[in-house]
Amino acid sequence: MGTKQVSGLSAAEQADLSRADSLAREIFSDVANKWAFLIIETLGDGVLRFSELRQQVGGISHKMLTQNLRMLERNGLVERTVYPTVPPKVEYRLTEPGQGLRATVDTMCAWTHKYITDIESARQAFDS
Amino acid sequence: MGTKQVSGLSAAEQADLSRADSLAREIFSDVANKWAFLIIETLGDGVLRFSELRQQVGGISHKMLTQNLRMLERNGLVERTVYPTVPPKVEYRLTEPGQGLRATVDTMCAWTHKYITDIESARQAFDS
DNA sequence: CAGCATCCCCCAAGATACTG
DNA sequence: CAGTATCTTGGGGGATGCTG
Repeated sequence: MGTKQVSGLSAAEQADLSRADSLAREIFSDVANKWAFLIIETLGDGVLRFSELRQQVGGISHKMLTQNLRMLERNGLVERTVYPTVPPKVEYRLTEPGQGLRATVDTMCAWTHKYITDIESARQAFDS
Repeated sequence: MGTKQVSGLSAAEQADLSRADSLAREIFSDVANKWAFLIIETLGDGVLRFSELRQQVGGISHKMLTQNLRMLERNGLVERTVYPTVPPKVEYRLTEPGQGLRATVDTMCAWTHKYITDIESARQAFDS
């Protein structure tokens, strides 16, 4: 992920690499944020409407949820289905890439559970 | 991770759960950010000085790096070693919990590589 | 109900400079 | 070299109101 130089490649290949690298970085910047993670975790393998999602994520503003959903949709991680009824109904679900990322988020959740007591005591030690 | 109610527990157990839950959330808020991830990935299983780290992460300001390192140290994910020489020398390395999280970040990097072309085309489709 | 636009405020984060 | 403090600004993010 870092901007390391790989030798034995043509200039074009180097360029491709650094382009892929900067794209990877962009993706990181988009996706590696707490709301995205919480949304992905909340969606799981289910289907939720905007308001359900908002409620289940908890503590997220209308605007932030919209922004993050757009971002996730743009990156092809969530699929948005609009039912042209009145009142409107919009459903969100994870795509296959989204499910892939969900696996990562799951491991992070597992990690949190595993180390939560360590972290808590580390914090107490640090805060004194 | 969500704030789901679990029945069959005493009030105290419920309280413990929600306390653990809010702590987990705090940890998420701290750690699920792009700089933290990039720092963890950059550190890997090595040992780096402040300035080396800054250079290798790339694009991070002095201040942001300091803040994130303090945060990671507070949560017990990185260990900070100060050599009382002049000029000072400070080394950072991941702790065991930090290595655990690094595994997660690694899977995210793998995920990025796997889906980078899908994401790129999803973006192009979306942006038109 | 979901989304967008507008307004507005405050804090995140950069720049700079000083200490040990 | 690493860290802290101060100052300043842009934009993140909340609140509100309007539309389909």
